[in-house]
Amino acid sequence: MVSNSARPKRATLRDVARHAKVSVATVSRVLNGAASVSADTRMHVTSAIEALGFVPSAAARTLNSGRSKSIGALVPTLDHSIFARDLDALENRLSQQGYALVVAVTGGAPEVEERKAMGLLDMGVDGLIVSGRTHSAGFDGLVDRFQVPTLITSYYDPAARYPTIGYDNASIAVKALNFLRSLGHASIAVIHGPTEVNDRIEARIGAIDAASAGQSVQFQRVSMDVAGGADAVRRIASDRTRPTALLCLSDVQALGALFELQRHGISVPEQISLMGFDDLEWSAVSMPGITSIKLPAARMGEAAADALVAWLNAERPPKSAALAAEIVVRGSTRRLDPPEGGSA
Amino acid sequence: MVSNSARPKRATLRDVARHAKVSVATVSRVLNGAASVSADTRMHVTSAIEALGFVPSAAARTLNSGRSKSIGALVPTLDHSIFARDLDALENRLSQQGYALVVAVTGGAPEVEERKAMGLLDMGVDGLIVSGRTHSAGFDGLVDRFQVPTLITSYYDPAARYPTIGYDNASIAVKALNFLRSLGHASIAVIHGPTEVNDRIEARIGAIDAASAGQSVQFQRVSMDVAGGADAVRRIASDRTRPTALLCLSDVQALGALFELQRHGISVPEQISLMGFDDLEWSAVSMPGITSIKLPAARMGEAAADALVAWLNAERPPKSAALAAEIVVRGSTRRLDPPEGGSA
DNA sequence: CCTCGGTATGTAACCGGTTACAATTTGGTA
DNA sequence: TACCAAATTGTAACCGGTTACATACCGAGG
Repeated sequence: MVSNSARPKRATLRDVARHAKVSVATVSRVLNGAASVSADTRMHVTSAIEALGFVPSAAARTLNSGRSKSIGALVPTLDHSIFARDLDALENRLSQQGYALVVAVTGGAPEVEERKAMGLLDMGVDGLIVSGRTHSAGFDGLVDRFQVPTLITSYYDPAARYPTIGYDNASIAVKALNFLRSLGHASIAVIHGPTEVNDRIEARIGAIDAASAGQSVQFQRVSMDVAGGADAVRRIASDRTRPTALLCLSDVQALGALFELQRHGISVPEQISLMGFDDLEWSAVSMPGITSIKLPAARMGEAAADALVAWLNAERPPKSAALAAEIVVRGSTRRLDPPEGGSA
Repeated sequence: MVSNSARPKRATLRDVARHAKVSVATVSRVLNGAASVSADTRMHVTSAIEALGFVPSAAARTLNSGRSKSIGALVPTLDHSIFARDLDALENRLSQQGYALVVAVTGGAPEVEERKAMGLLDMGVDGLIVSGRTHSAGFDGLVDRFQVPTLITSYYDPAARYPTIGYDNASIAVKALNFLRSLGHASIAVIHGPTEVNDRIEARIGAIDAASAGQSVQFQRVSMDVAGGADAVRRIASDRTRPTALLCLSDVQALGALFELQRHGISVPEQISLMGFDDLEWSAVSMPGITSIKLPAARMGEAAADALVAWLNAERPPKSAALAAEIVVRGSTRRLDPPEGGSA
């Protein structure tokens, strides 16, 4: 148990100066490893610092420099591997560059995002990273007022209000659709989460819808979790004309779908093909493995960190950048047998 | 695209004072809603603030108050639902109380933890939350030097160096073991992740080992992910005398184990019972559902936030608190048939 | 008419660093 | 020995707020 009552106030730079019998400027020089301090005084100062257990105040440094060396991230949730991987990499890269990461969870609600953005800006972050392109007017107003460099991730769109570092959700979704088509699937169910709070999903759906003109593509909107995937299958399983392939816009839903298909005795991929999105870790291990779109979340986190830090240093915004996503083919999808001769 | 070059420096409190033709003190009074400001001047000041787009500097406030209104969390990883749930709740509760959450990921490595702790303290967090009881001497030294309130989570141990808010890992593990025993299982394999970097797992294993004296309990150490669970099953499946139950110390591993058992054609729970830990979301949906220990991660995050904030306000450390964990019984475990008559 | 109590507002010190500029010391040279 | 540049070190202003204390103004009571 740490000692507590009457916490002794920390030593200040002036205390150190007094103790070492030098001026505050000299102490500051030693602290910053600046030039022209004789080895002798440097030693005195160093031992005084040691003796007093001196620790420089971050607030004072920040007040002078005008930079807090911290950046804020607004994410819809932490409890989704794709964001976790992103943030993990982001934090690592930022910490390498001397920045701390302040995290705020929005749950996808615009008003929460605005409130938490206010909190982040109020505490003085040097930059902001948000997920998705769409934000409330209030949010934009805040960014304007605080004049803080702001970056969008998980979404690539060079025309967006802020620089974007992310995926081209639309073309990736079409890529997935075309992959299933190339296997001969013509009746496809797209399983996805809510779109209001998630413009990435919205973009994917929109693109698929546009690309599937005239073909049999149905959309199943469920919750963005394992249970949601199961729900979707429950709805579809009872249909008289079942789709031959399921495209889940998240591997989380794909996992739920896989289990529910098992529960219904529908075998994957023999009776139905299943494809996911994100390439989460279980997709490689599941039985069968789930064909998925591999999104480079970690690379994205790093790229975002680098871009934002560069912006802070260069005083000019980085260019938007798209990250490549690729299809990982596993056992959950198979080529549809051509209609043989035809019972019809 | 936001305007960028030559970012105009933000207005200061003195600018506002000048613009409103009052003193800085008056402006400050208006800002803090303090007493005794005539409605007239208040209005002048307010509109001056509006006109200049004035935003108070967090650094200056912090410098005066000595509190940054931010707390730091050191976690092994973000990419594990149990921490994500914890942090999610933690962030929410903290933000309610006006605190920002600074996250640092350690990967479980003590030297990284120390380095990142230094970073957090250096940036001026008012408090620290760490996972697990065990920390390097360097870490303890830092906490001493900075005199910053520090809380341990995920581990309940009233005798620890810092207050703890978490689970009694040892007794929970024994509870799980006893549950399997009560179903008649005498030969059990415990599947767990690395112990060096994770004292929660270590505590669970130790307790199980002690409680299983003389009985057939084997330990399978694998990686702490889905693939790890699959690995463990791969090792065990080929044994001539297979255990009748698998106890995975994480649901992540349980998921991998479930898939690998399917792959080997071993049915759960008929041929082997499977039990997990954490009660992650898929455990309720999987086929069969996975019996698990439900750890109240979100409640823990909230409790930790409340305890730390109370500490900061009261200047005295909170008492350690244990959170209850309960067994959620699902289809993956079954009562072992009594040895009938006996072929032996 | 003068003092007393309360309200409204201003002045300046202070939080803990950084840094421009001044002052002092040192060493080498004319 | 006098003089100048380089190397050290000190002084004080400044970053942008907060706040103790002083001042100014007001109507009420004596």
